[in-house]
Amino acid sequence: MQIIFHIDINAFYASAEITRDPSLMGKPLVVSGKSKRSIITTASYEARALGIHSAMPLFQALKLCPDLIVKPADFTLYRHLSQSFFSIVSTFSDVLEVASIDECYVDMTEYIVSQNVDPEYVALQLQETIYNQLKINVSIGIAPNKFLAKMASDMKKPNGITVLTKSNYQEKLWPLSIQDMFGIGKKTYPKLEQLGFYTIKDIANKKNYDLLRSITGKNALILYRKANGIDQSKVNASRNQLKSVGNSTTLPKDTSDEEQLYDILSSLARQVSNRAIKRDLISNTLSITIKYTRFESLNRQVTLTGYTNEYEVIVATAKRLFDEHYNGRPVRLLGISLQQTIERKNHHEQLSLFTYQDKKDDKTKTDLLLESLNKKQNSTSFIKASDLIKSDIQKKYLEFDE
DNA sequence: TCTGGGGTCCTAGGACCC
DNA sequence: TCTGGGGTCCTAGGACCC
Repeated sequence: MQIIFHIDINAFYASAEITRDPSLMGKPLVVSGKSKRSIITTASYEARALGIHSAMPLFQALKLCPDLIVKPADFTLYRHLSQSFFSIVSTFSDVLEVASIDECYVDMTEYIVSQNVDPEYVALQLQETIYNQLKINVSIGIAPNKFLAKMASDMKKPNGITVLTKSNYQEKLWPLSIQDMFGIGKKTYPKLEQLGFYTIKDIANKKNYDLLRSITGKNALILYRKANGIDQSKVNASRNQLKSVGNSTTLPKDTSDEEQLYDILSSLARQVSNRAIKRDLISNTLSITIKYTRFESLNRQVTLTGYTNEYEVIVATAKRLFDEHYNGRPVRLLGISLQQTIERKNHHEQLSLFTYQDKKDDKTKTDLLLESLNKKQNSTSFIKASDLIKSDIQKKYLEFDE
């Protein structure tokens, strides 16, 4: 038996703006870019009351509310608040899994059992502590597993506390639309609806299992179990390490001007490199995204011969990938991402994995050691810009960039 | 005036190795 | 002639979430 909390900051970016400028409180407010192509990232509850919601294009929101206050996103502020939020929560339990910038799962079993306290009382304490220190409201779901806790925290917003248990989940969870089930998105929902799935109870019904499987494949078992209140996954603090670092941008206007596209790749490479260096992350896999006018999107990735986070390597590789795959049509969006990032301080531990790989050959230990050392040299060394000046093509890219 | 930007996880096929 | 079986790595794409 475990007691899991899912804690979610309500309307996070909007709330963060209000902590900085309390005069915004009670007003229709959104966080959004300001270009023609911008969409709403977060809407305050006052804006939501007017029908404005996240992912809505800004121009539509302005039609609904011409006086709407529009704030640009300030991720420095949000990350800072987010960190403070997580550290307050971790004073209650350090079994904490960050789910996104504004939510986390915490295993509270030990705290609640050892203190012999009521979970709802603890949740109230948490809400008060967070509000007193940060002036933000959170919703908390309390349940025997992660899935139910996540669903519970969604049930009362803002500033709610909801308990889901073995004895009440059928009454509280099953009537909800399948749209509201965590794990069912906008592709799966219409397909299931067409087959007669309307509520979570329909997912939980064993008689529907084959039908469910025909749409969701291997995922069916997981969905079926969750709908029946079963989720064995653990709160996993080791998931908190970032696995990719990427930046992308939608151009103000679609273009096929390669010089302009190259400039954008350079600035994206700079952002990615800066962020990776700041977090001391390195990677040996780089991918680019090209989105064309009609939202056709293309991803291409390449594995490098070693790990890096240097700007020169990133920009040269991204431009090479771009040249290999760009079809000349107008581009809407470009992105660059480092995949499978690892912490640089762990780099040498990674290397040790390469020792003594092949044992079947009748090679001496010395041979094996030498071989593994060579592999280290070749495949997992840190790539510096100077390593790159090898081919004329690569040289061209570097010069182009200056 | 259509539709952002940051991520995670899963699947599946082909190459390659033993 | 009639083609293993297992494992890993790499790449592309899709679904989902905030």
